[in-house]
Amino acid sequence: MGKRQDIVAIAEDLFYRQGFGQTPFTDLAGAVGISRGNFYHHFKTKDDILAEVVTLRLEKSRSMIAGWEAQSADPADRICAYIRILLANQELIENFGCPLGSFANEMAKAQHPMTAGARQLFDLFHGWLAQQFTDMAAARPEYLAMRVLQFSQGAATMSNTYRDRNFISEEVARMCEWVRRQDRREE
Amino acid sequence: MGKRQDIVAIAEDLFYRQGFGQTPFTDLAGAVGISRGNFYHHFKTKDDILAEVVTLRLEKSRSMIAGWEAQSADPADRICAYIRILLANQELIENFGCPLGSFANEMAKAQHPMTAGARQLFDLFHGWLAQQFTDMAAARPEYLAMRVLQFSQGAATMSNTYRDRNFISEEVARMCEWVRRQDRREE
DNA sequence: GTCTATATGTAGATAGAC
DNA sequence: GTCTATCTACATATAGAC
Repeated sequence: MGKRQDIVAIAEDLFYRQGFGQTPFTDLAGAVGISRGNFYHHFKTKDDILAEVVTLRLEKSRSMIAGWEAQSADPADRICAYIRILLANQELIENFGCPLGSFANEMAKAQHPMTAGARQLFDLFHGWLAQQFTDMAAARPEYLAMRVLQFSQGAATMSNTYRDRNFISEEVARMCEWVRRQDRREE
Repeated sequence: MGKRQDIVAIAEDLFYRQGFGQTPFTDLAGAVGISRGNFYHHFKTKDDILAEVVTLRLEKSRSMIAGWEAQSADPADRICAYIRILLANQELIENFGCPLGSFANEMAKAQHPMTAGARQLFDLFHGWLAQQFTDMAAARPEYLAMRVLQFSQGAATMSNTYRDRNFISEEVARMCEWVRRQDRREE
């Protein structure tokens, strides 16, 4: 019945909401519905769970990207789909921040080896965004991809701090327009 | 000799570098040079230390603001001074992120009462930035202040994740130019 | 696979000697 | 004011019964 996958799926959610360091096995056990001791039948250490959580997030991120690619062939539309995560996941971001940014920061502060995994997640989106800008014939696609990441991280922190939905909506619209202005193709 | 203040000063630094929840008394004790048990002569609980740390940060922030005001009478210059924290504290931000944003996120995830204190810190800068934009006769000063906070939060996260100093320098310069373009005074 | 019991370490906090 | 010793709770992790 894939209990191991259940554990990883629930850990992904709890690590996001509470932070890795602030999520004891007790919480995981309660959510999964098994005893604490039983975790060690599936995983050797807590860090091993974290490693699989990062793998799961990478897979989920690739799925999201595949979804945006299936939904539109226009690179600007695709980038806007990424930006609109801020609206699609608004309540989660208000309560817990951006899963990428907050995780990367926790790993950095803990000087945890998974800092590299957090960066992989950023790289995945950065590479894909840069490809979309390349397809738009935009100048400096990698720089523009950084700009989009920077924007979404800043907006997520503002959302987490102020929960001002009017502001976020305006910013999402503004950024999507900005993306379209980068288009240098003959249309 | 103000040992109480020493504790708060060191706690402020360690809470920033490691996070509040990941900083045990052992670490504080080692850094201050007293024993663990002795903390309770000065503070009743760990949360009491955190409360004073937030107070200290508010004081330090007011001092920074006073410094920028003393250094220039031009509101655009002053806002740029704020933005240049990204360069002045570059190494710290690369290693530990923005003290405001990362603290606010940790408090939010822990559903800690000090979430309000974290927001106070943001409010302090937001109010001051909005005043500068007002002095520039800019349209929508509070919105523009949010834009500056959003930018600095995004840039700090990018700095923390990628440590790309060329990117951060370019962004600081770009944002300062943007600030000056908001000036609607007859000059 | 799952459990209980337990080992081991460490967290925050207290008591009382000096 | 500072210390050591200690308390209670809880963390990760292990061992071994079922």
